Amino acid sequence: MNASPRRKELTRLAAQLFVQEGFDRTTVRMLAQEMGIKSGSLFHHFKDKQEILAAVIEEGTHNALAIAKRSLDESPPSPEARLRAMARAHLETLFTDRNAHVVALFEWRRLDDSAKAHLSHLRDAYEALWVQVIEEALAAGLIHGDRFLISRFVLGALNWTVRWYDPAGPRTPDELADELIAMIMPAR
Amino acid sequence: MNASPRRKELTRLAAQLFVQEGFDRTTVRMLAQEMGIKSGSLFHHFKDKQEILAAVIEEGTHNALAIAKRSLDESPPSPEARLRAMARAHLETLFTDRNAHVVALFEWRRLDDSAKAHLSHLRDAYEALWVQVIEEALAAGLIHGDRFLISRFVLGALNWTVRWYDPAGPRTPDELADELIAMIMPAR
DNA sequence: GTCTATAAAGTGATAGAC
DNA sequence: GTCTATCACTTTATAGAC
Repeated sequence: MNASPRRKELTRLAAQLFVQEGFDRTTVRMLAQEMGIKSGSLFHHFKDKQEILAAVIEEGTHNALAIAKRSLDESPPSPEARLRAMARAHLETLFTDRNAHVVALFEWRRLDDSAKAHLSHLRDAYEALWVQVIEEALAAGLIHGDRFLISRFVLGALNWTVRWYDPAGPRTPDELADELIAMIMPAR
Repeated sequence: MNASPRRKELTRLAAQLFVQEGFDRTTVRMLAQEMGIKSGSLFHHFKDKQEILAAVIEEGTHNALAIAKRSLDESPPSPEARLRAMARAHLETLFTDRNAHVVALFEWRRLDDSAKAHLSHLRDAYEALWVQVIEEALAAGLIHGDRFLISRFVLGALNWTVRWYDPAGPRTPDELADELIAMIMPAR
């Protein structure tokens, strides 16, 4: 899509507000003020409010996918290390990267049908990465169970961290990720 | 608080709409229509929209707490059985009971400060039940790690099921709960 | 690319009759 | 306890000047 640097910056600011207030409570006036322009000017960059949400979610999911792939590339090849890399990457996009991934996860239902159709393949690609890494861990006997169930439980546990975890606290995101992975692996 | 049978019924219907549409997108007119009255009449039962949300969340958390306590009472005393009972009870309030618990979990931030203050003790009591049961499992050597971290990961995994799990599908909520507990327990 | 001004519709809530 | 009618305000979005 259109990716002018201006539009990218606006998308970044929108993501921040959507996380703080939620999509529904964020008005175009709030968005415009945060961007230092008047609300009318906003519609020169985006067709409507929906398109702003779609842009944020597209960036958020794209980031998550890119960071996960990079982490896997840089990870040692062992199934355990790759599992850990995925969990760390997930928390990285949630807390240390930008707010866009949080919006993608928590405001997905607010997308209209056509935007969902357009973005679902991105989301599916990300989840497929998880299923694949979990499959490797299953094959290696590291964990046991259904691959879809495990990936959904793990993603749920990770996603819910945005409700309680403070990245400025004593535990780093990486440590948090490691503790989750330790929890699902039978004692060694 | 006030708990006339009429008000209880209205609260139940409100919970359903809040789950379907989200609190922000549910208008007082939608609520009234669902209840078979006009929007003006709604304010005879509730002071304002906030009070409806507070009523729903109070009922949802109260239900979750009551069902969890009952399940623990009826459970065999072993730490593993009690852990399983808590997970089953959680999914029961999420899927087979009412929608109120889902609202309590996903719309908590929409409460105003005084309502949060009034209801947080209920929520804390519920979470304390979880921490206690997890402590018992830790003491018995069933699981390993930090009790708060484990309870939050487990609750996150359970809460996120509302995003993907279909209770009308092939797996019952009880089976789902059992698979999660199996996932966090080292192989026996 | 941003402004001002405003349209068009929807929002939560109130007053007073029945 | 419900109705009708309506207020006061906010919302997204548009039009046209600069």
